[in-house]
Amino acid sequence: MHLPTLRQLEYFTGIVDHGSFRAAAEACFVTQPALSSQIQQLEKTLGVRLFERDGRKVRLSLAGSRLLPRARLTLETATDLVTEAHAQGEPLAGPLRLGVIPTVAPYLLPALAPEAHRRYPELRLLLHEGQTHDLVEQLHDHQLDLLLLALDVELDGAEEHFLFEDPFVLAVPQGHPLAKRKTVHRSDLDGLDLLLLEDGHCLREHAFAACSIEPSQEIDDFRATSMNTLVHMVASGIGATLLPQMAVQNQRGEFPGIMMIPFEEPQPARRIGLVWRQSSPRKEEFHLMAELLMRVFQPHAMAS
Amino acid sequence: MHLPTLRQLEYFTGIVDHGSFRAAAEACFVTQPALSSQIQQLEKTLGVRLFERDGRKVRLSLAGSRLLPRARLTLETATDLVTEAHAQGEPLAGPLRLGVIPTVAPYLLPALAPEAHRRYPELRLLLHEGQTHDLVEQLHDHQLDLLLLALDVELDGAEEHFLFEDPFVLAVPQGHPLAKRKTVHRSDLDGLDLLLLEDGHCLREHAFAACSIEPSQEIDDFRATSMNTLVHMVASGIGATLLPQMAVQNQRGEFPGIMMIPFEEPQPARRIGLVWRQSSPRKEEFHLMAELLMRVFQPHAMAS
DNA sequence: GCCTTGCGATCACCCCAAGCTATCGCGATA
DNA sequence: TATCGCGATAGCTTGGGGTGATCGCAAGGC
Repeated sequence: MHLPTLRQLEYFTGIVDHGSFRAAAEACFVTQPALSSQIQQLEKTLGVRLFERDGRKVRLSLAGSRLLPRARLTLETATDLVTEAHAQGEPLAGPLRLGVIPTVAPYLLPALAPEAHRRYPELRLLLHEGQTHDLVEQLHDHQLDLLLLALDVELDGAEEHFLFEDPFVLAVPQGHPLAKRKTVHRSDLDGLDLLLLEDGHCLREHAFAACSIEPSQEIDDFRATSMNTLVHMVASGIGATLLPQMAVQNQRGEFPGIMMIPFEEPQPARRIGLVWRQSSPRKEEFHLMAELLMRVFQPHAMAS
Repeated sequence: MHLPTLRQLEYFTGIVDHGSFRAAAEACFVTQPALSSQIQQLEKTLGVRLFERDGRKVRLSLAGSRLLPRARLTLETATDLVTEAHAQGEPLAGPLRLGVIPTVAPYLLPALAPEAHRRYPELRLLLHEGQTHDLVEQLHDHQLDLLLLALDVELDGAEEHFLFEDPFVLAVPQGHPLAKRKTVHRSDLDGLDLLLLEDGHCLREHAFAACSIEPSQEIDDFRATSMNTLVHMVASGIGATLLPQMAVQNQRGEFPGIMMIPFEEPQPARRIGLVWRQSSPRKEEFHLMAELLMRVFQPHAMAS
């Protein structure tokens, strides 16, 4: 069997993506005749016409549209091979597009970045902050390589790597009935007026689930857009809230007017972890990244 | 990003499969220096050493073994592309490796073959008879392209295409208490001594399931190895059996000493269908084959 | 212990295929 | 009708993948 050239497949997809032979040729850094002849040869080895050229118009033929996905798949598989090979040679070098949820990013990244740079100086961490559903979609679309978020995530063909638990603590304003408690129990939340983040933040749902609370306990019309706002709202005495421990550690006492009260064991917690595409060529690197994250944050998690 | 050549990947896998540069070169119809230099270039573009050459021995390096599956995948994807392209040009031409179970093959193939040849003269049907579990394994291993058998089949990444139902009929020797009946009901089987095929034939399990009978009703020490034997055993008066209708149609009355009795509606039946790999590049052809099979056999199934 | 054998690497040379420039034919548009 | 921009074609150039000959080396036979 006569195989086509990967370059021919690049030209093929290039024409589809750019709409014309000339544009594709320019994008591929070759002249239009070179591209034309390669397409002709590709059509010859495939035995089908890929484009219908009637006059000046170029349209994908039926066969072409059928074959396009496989052409893309072949190219993707080949680039994955190269990516994995480079990762073998020098792991965690070059760009790595990491998606992080907003309720994790400000607390983990400041500590991660310098350590990552120390250990893997060639690594270029391209950070992207977004809510879980956006990150998952972008991971699926190959716009991101790796996600750091709260498990579990629903995505076919994705692999999760659990890192550590991040317990919730109760934040109440001074003078609140619970303000003097050393610890609280989930049952103490019954009937409490709670402030939570706006829809879309997974912290909301995880807090609901982990602490067995009802949506009805939320104070209506007060949904914070960020955890910072949330803290200020608690400080102003509007109500209590649940904060992830990573947001308050190293900062306890720095929120005037707020008491942070841990839960009794077993502490309700969210599970922080990494998620990547199951077919990703950089899995091994991601495990190294997991180790790095554990080294950076596990000690803190211990010292609660 | 610099992509490797598909040819380079072929050389790579060739060395692994044949154990040495020379053997691979021979298998690839090139000289050994050509192959050596291509491997060197491949190692250069990948940035890793694929083989450890200490002296005369060649062993896959760690990186090589990691990359090998992706190299194979890339090649497979490319060949699938070509296969699908050729199928677009002229469907159902060339070799098609079809696996059929023994309780279907003798009854469907004699009618299928001439019609297939008439409609698709370029098609070369390579028939392989085997039991379901063997066929499924060979389908998964790319040794077969398409299976014709009784559904349902358990295989990840497989697609099923239902064709038609094949009702069971009761076969009893003359003089049997049920021999004069026009029809029978499943309940008539209670307490009946039944002969069945030996283990491994899916017909056994499907007969059990469709007719709600118990394994205990089997006559021990009499398990036929083929349906032919089974019929002869029934004729000699040992007991009754369940036969698929396709095995008896056009032949009723040709088994001396045996009465074939259909079941009342709803007739117990097995479901005949096609199965292929979900990723197969020839899905469209398989749908054509399904149409062909329906044209060939549906009339018979009707004329019960 | 020496010679043969067979491996992969290297060298020098060849040649085709993929690239280039220039040009053609042809619809669409003004 | 003149012009523009498209893809196809032609002829030339060149680099990369091919060949055959050879080298160095380790294993194995006599």
